[in-house]
Amino acid sequence: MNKKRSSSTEDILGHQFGAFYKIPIEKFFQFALSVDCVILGYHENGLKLLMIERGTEPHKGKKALPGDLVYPTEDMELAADRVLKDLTGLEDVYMTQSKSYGQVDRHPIGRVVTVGYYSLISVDRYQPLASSWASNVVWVDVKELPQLSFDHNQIVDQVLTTLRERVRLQPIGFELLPKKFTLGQLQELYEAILNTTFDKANFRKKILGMNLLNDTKELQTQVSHRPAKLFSFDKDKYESLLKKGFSFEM
Amino acid sequence: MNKKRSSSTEDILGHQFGAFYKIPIEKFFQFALSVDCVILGYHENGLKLLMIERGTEPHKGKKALPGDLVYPTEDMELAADRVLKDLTGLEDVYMTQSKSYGQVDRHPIGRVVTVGYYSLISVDRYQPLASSWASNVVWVDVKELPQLSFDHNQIVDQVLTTLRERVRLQPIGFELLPKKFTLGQLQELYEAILNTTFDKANFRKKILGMNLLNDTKELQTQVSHRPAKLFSFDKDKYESLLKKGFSFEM
DNA sequence: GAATCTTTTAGTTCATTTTACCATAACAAT
DNA sequence: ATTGTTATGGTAAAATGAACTAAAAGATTC
Repeated sequence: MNKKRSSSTEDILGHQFGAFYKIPIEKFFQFALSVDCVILGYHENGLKLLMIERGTEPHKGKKALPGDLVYPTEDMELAADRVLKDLTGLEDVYMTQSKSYGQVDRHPIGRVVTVGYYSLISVDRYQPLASSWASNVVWVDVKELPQLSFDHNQIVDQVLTTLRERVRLQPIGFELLPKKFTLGQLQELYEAILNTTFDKANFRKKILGMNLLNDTKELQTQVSHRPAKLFSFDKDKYESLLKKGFSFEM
Repeated sequence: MNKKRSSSTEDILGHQFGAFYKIPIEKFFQFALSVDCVILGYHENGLKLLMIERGTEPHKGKKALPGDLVYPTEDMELAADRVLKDLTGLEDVYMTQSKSYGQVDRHPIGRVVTVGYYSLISVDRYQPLASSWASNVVWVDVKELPQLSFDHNQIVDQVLTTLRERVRLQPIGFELLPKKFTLGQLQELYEAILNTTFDKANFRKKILGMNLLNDTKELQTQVSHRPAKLFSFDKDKYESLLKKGFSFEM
């Protein structure tokens, strides 16, 4: 990171147009980078968002996305993983980069550009960590989002828009459910995300017709009515269908 | 930009978890930010990409995306607009942010994080600028992409994947055509982007059935056969259909 | 001006998918 | 055994999509 820098931007960066820089190249290395994580989970029939309550200014008292500065020698995906793990203890979960936000005045401390990430977690895997900041962590329903710190509302809105598009074309909904789930749960999940309703019988036919699910031969328990079968998503089946030209669509 | 910085990251940034920083906050402000633009145009039956040929090391001789460093007091969207305008003279064109790329070692000069943008331009509006670097500018067919500088292949691949998804769900294909176009041209465009073919009669029925196009009452000229009608995309119609629950799908 | 060529445009049929229901089976609880 | 609730299987109508045929329109050529 501390390589010697030439003062000729053109020679080194090779950006061959734009104004010739009238300020030394060092002046360009004044940005900080952060990551902000939109951590989504599904429970109690709703899509929920993991947020922290800020105990310090600015924006004290408001809710904010969990995030952190990226270290100068750290890859940003790693920083996002770190934030997620510190908060939830979880690793190896679905995580995707969303957009980046860099308004000049978005942060009082200086030029901080933040990269949004979103991850989908299964709440049955999530155990709130008993660390110092765990008390400030809350699940918020995406339908009841309050005003958030900084530009975090914008980040969340973008993620939700992307998610709604993506969940229709990629089999990622399963990431939000336990390994074994009923078709009813899956349907409710899609209905919550897409804010719509499906015909139960047709939903079942459609999803089973894709041949992506394994019948675990187990049944739902502790329900006061006929228990539903438990299914699991078969990633291998999906991969092999993909090669044959299959495309998921909900 | 030169506000006084506290050495307590927690107090100022309010990132309430992660390691307590063992290095001073100044050390985090070592990043530079750049934008790289994937400028897409459609001509000669193919989707083309505007690239520059690097005249300097590193990656001398290779093709690269047009891009530039973002000034410390410049919004990144503005930087992307600036790059586009300097290269093509065009303003007010379709431009969308793609992903960001920040591998620690992606640039020899230091920690440069780049934000990808893609824009769709109508080549009939494009006039190559007669400036010093214009000689290095070339259109490259997306089907014949060579090895590019830095991580630019990755950026382009990402943009093309996104575009193919997006062009099916949003009426953005029109951005790549002249204001007035024939249905044949529109079909060829979709076929080029999605790498498929459509039945001509059915394509026509589908797109006209959406009621998004205006018949300009003009005809194609300078063709040696029956000229096709010229249509234009009616954005107002689209907006009002959207409100009624219409959703574009190709 | 007639014949020819190419492409646009309209229309028809058939297969497939989607949608909306209905009926029954299965299990838990009482 | 009865009741309640949900899962599950099936069917008919409606809408959509794919494949194809044929005619019409204008430019070009002779």
